[in-house]
Amino acid sequence: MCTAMESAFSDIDSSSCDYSFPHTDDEDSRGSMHAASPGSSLASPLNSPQDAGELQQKKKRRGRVRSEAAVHVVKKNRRMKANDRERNRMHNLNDALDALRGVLPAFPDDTKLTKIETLRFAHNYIWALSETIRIADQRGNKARDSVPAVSCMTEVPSPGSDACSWASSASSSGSSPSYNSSSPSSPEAMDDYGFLQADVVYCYHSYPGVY
DNA sequence: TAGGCCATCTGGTCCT
DNA sequence: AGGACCAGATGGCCTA
Repeated sequence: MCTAMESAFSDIDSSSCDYSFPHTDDEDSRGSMHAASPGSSLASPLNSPQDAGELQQKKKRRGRVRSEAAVHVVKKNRRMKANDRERNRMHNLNDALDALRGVLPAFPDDTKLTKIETLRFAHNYIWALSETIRIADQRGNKARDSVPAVSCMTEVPSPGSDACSWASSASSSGSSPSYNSSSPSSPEAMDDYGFLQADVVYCYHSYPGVY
């Protein structure tokens, strides 16, 4: 049996990678043959009148076995092609996840977010940024109305910038990597969710989110 | 060693 | 018919 990596990176070639099925179609065909002729050989030994017919049936069976073996090969090839497509599909999905990780703010350490963490983090990050914009707009309107401006944020954290650093995990998974280490450049507002900038933290905490 | 994460295989279902 | 998508199963690797 091929290892996962072998089958992942080797050419789909049945000669180099034997896809052994625990229960093959050949076995099925053989089984159905037996079922189709219950007790044909053991219970009733072939004698005279039916011998010719039995012989013909045997020939038919042999021919049928071959054709089903061919069908099995076709199925096997189709399965391998489907596996290949599925592999590529998952690789594309992982590439997209990597791209998403790339635009998310970087963590202090090089810990790679897991898939679920990436999705949750992205979800929360988008929400927090949109909240930041909303609050900034509100305060901007108030400022225009006379009140001295209190900036929502000194700057909106850009993806990957040091303007914001991150703590904790975006998921509730107990085994998730811990991002609690605080960045020297931004010691003040580390929270359980990872947003540093005060307003973003506010936004984040006020988010009635699922996660 | 148990548990988490991941890649892959697989069969089913839906769509074109 | 064939491809895309999905979810379950499985086995490997890593970490606490």
